[in-house]
Amino acid sequence: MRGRSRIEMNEAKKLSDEFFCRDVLSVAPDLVGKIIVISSGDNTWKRFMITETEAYRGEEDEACHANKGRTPRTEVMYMQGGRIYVYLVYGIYWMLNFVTSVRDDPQAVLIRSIEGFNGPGRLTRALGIDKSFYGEDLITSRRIWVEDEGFRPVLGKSKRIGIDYAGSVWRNKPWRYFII
DNA sequence: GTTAAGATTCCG
DNA sequence: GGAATCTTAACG
Repeated sequence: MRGRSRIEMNEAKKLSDEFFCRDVLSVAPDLVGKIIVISSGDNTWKRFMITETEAYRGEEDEACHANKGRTPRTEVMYMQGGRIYVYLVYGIYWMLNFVTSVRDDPQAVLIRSIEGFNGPGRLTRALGIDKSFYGEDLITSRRIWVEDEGFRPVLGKSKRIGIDYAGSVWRNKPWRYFII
């Protein structure tokens, strides 16, 4: 490649706002196989491959928190894609989500598993994700972002988990994606 | 002010 | 199968 060093060619590519500003049904499967890079202090960062995601898509989606409209908690979902949405569930576990799509189209991807840690509650505990990450910008943050190392895993999909409160139409959407 | 329920996990 | 544990949102 003229004008590019071998090292540069092999560098992992940080995901841009263009990646996140697409529809969640494109972003959620595309995030599987990508790498979360997160600061562990002292100028060191740890890397974890995303192995499972779920899509939550707009106010009409009965499983999506934005189904109840704009509230203080869901405010960040109405921003342009690329922000982090975190919330506490059952008073115990933080859930990590990446906001997608354009402004005023509330969508988010739940990160359900990363390599080495199965389950959305366990992975946030491992990464130290808490309320302080609410609204964090994945494009400009220096403590967390996502990179593409070129992995293109074969994906499986299924219904979303833990949303039995939603009507059957939404409960049965095959919007959970995972590495086979 | 009060209350019900939750995008989960762990224990028995 | 059921508890843990506390924020959010709905209701009064």
